[in-house]
Order: sequence, then structure tokens, then C-alpha cells
Amino acid sequence: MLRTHTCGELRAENVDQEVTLCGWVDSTRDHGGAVFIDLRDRYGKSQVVAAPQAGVPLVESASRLRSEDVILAKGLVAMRPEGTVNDKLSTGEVELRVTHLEILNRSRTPPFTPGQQDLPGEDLRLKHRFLDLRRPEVQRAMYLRSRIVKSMRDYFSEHDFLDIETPVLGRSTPEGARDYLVPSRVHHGKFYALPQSPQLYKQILMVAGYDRYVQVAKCFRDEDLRADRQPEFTQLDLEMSFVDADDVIGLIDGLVARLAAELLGMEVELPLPRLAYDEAMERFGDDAPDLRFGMELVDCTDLARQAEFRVFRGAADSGGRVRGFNAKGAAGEFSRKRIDELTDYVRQDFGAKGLAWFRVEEDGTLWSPISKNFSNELLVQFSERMEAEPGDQLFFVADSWDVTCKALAGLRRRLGAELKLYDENAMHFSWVVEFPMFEFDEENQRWNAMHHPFTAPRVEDVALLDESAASCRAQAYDLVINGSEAGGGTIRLHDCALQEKVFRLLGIDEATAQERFGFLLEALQYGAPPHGGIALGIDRFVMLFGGWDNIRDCIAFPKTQRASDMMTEAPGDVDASQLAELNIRTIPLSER
RNA sequence: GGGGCCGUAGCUCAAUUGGUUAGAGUACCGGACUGUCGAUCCGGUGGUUGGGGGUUCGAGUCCCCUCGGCCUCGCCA
Repeated sequence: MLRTHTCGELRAENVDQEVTLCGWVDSTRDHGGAVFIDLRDRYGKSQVVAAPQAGVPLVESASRLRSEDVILAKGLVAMRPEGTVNDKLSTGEVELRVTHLEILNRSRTPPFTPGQQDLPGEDLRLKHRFLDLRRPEVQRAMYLRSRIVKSMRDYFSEHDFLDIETPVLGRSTPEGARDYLVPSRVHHGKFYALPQSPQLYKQILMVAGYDRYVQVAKCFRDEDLRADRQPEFTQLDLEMSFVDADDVIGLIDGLVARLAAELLGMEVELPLPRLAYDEAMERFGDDAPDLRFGMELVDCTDLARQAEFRVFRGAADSGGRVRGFNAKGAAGEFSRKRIDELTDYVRQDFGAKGLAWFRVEEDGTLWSPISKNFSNELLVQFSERMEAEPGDQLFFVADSWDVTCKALAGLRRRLGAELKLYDENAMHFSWVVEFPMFEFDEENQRWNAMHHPFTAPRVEDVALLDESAASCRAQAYDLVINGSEAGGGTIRLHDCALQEKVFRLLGIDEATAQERFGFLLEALQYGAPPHGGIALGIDRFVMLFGGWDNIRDCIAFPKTQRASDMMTEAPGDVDASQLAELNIRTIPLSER
């Protein structure tokens, strides 16, 4: 080891010791006779002083140092002179009086420095990620991520889980997300797929008797990106045998409490609250509601039916809903311009036909450009239903059930943030349970599995498989943190007959099922235990625990929205010979 | 595939209604300086205004196309 200490380590008790530091030049202050160097590594910063006593050549050498040069500095630790202590630095009481200075490597003038106050654009930071990763804020993310993964591994290890790796090169299954494909050289015209999750393998492991499996698994989905979605991401994946949903939820409750305590010093009350899917949709229009604040949805469909206002009555009469929420005391926040923006938002993003609103006046009456379409008695009823008080602002969407959910959930989230309805440091953990088994795919006129086709229905709902698929609920559970889906799992079908029934409902015939999941169906016939599990999104955990609003900040080498890597410039071209070996020919864009 | 925001010096930003030679801070280069810590002071280099086309007497500014980044709807079992 070239160094004896790190740059974050030196304190008053090290005074008079001869030490050697290695690190990057964070900044220099050249006074001619003396040069001050802030030397940085991932542990902190120390001031290194090249003073005249050390000799002219050393001072001259120090004066030529520039940002991000890598140096070795050897010398004596000394107390700083009175009045020059820097209390912004943990090492600020002392300094290293250098006697030997070695330049281990020069740096080109960097496009940005880790210490600069104006953060450069994200594209530049990603292009020079090796510089960006030197920034303390990014290091905080990498540190937190490492701590979270370690805590998770410790926790599951203590609970007798076995860490087992599953293949990355697997078989494509057309359900779910688009697969990333890998061509096979050996098998002409055939492809592997990268896993969207280790789902089937972990079920096989249960059949094989490894009754507690866990893995930190890379997963791949070739879908469009978002602030909280990357094409490759990491899951803490686990599966257990002989358990029901409560067992899995209880286990994760314990993990969440431990992570909150260890990493945030926060006490979380257990069990975590649970919300049924139907209730979540009714109260928040959202299957991952942000419970850090209220502003719940209120149904006024029955009142709307009595209104002259055609938009309201029409939605109510045609099987839709009229729902809204009350932005308490916020009437002053909504200029016409802002309301127009919000109207555009629900129209553009969720297909709502419009956004109705009322301002609650000083005398308690509701005022709105549309209020002349309502009788006074009806307005009073709306007002009572919405618990309206002077200064409140009411918003309503009249549309299909689906659109009222999406539009009001989006609006509620947006206004929750804009009106600062919650403490940014607050953490709220909860479960959403009792998801429907199926959702109807309007486009293809068929049922789809809401979670995946191996999900078990609730025991009391099994009979509904024959009668009414729509009302059949699954043994599924999602972990929600601050309105983000941070994890999700199910109890699986371990009964072959039931599994086949579900396949039939999903329109997957015997032959297709055999072709795609034959190995699972076969395994289920050789003594498959009841089993279930969950996968937690590690990137999102880091993002939420660390207070970032962007998953890229929590990944060492993330991809841009168009799924490219600005540093390596992946994806890139390959040689024609490589393609030839794989029997692949690309089609020019013009011929598509 | 749709909607929105953005792109000016290495970096962060400014530039009146379309109007003189596109500016500032910082970085960089040179000089001064022995206690600074966003060091200070003096001087200097640095521009295809992302790219292409158009409108105009005149375009960083307006229009069209295109490249790239971000947010979002669709998509993500």
C-alpha cells in the first residue's frame, strides 16, 4: 500500500506522525511561497501544505499541480495555526506538511471537476462517468446501495435462505415485456433471451426442495425508459415453499423495518399497513398510491346524475364516473393559467375530456365557470360530499372508470408535490393486496394475467375462475414506498390442473403452454410444494431511501432514455464477420 | 408511436421586437503573492450559437428537417 492513511482520516491525535496520503487534487491555492492542496479520495479531503521550509523545488512542483492529478504526499501531520482551522472539513483541524511529493499521474484538464458547484448537464456527466463517480453525491449513492444490498443479504442469510444463481441466457417467452435477444451461434436462427426475472427458475428450485432461495438478480426488459425504469435493473429475488401471502409479507415487513432502522435511523411500525386493490383504486385511483398525504378521491357520480351539466350527467348515465378531490385551502394557488395547464395535463396524458373545478368562496358557495349548470341545492350537496370549506379548491373528472382513475391519480400526485403536501424526508411503506387475477385487453379482446400466468387465485376465489374471471382476485402483493412500486410478488400455482385452467382462461392452449413452459408444467407434476415469493427493486430502494428522484443516480453506469451508454457508446456496430458467424443479416431502415 | 422542455466558450449561464464586433463567472495559459480553504490581484487565449436547409437587407432569436439529452402518455405479465 502506497498510503498509510486515507484523506478522510487525519485528526488531532495524528499530529507529529509521519504519514503518506494518496489521492486526487481537488483544488490548489497557490500563494507563491506556499501552496495549499486539498487532496481527495472517497473517504474525504485533507489539506496538504507545501511550505517554503520544504524547499523551493517541492513548492514549485506543488504549484504545477492541477485538478484531478493523482499524487502521493508524505510528511508530518501538524495542527493548523490558530485561526486557520476549517470546520467545514472533518479533517479541518490538522494539515499535512509535505516533505515528499510524488505525481503518480497527471490528469488532462477535466471537462468538469467533482467539486464544482454548478452541476454539469447529465449527458456530460454520463459521458465522463469516471469523473462523475468521484462526486461525493454519487459516492453517497454507491455507498447506500452497497449497504442496502449487504443488509438484505445478511437478513436473508440469517433466515436460512440459500443464494443460488440462475442463468442469464434463457428462453424467450412472449408474455410480458419485450425480451432482449441473444443470437445463438451453434443453433442456426435460434435465440436466447435475457431474463425479465428469474421467475420460472426459482419455481423450479422450489420443486427441487430448495425451500428458501434468494438472489441479487440482474433483469432485462426492452421497453421504453422512465425516470424510475432502466432496461437492465437489479432485483432482490426470493422464493419460499410452504408459505402463504402473509408469510412472505411478514418476512419483508421485517426487512423493511431493519433497513429503515439501519440506514435511516427510522423506526417503522409493523405490520405495514395493507390496502386492498379495489380500495386503493377507489380512494386514490392508483395501485401504488402515495400515502404520505391525503387528498383522497371522492365519488360524486350519483350527484352528477342530477346535474344539468351535460358533461357530468353524460358520464354518469353512460356507466362512467364523476370523481374528484379537495385541494384543502389551496384555492389561492390556482390561477386560470395554472388550471389550463392542469387541464392540458389530464387531457394529453390520460385522455380525459376535461377538468372541472370549483373554488369555495368566503361564504361557502361553490364558484366555477360551470356552476350555472347546477342548481344551488345540488351545489350544496357537492360541497357537503367534498367537505368543502372556504378557501378550498375542488377538482373533478367525469369520464370512464379507467380515465377517472388515471387522470385523478396523476393529478393528485402532481399537486401533492407542487403543493408540498408532505415532508420530503418522510418515508411511507405499505402493501397493496388482493389484485385482480386478470385484466381485460380491449385491443385484443382477451384476458391477460395482471401479474403473471403462474399466479394463484385466492382460495375463496377459485370457483370464480369458471363464473366471472373479472372478479377473481389473486394472491398477489405489491410493496409501495412513497407512491412507488418497490416490489411485488405472488403465491404461485403449484397445482397442475388449476394452472391449466388459468392458461385456458388466458387463451393459452395446451400446445402453446407445453411449448413455452413445458418444463415447469412437468416439474409441477413431480411433487411441487406450495410456494410463493417476491422481488424487490433494488435500484428503486436505493433511490427512495436516498431521496433521489431518478434511478440513474443510483446506478454506477446507467443508460440514457434511448437505452444507450454515453461512455461506451453501446449499443455499437459489430463486424460483418461477427454477424455472418451468427447467421444474421440486418435490414436497412429504408426497407422496413 | 404521441405530447412537452432543453441544446450559446472546456463548464454554468446571459444576449431587448429579428439589428453594431455574441458577453459574464469559472476553468485554462502567463505574471504577482508565505496561511489559504469558492484564496486574492493583473493580463491573455478561448465561439461552426448541436447539425442541415429556408424566410429576411440582416437570424443565437422566426419556419422546416435532423441529431442528442430530460420529463411524460402508450408500453413495462
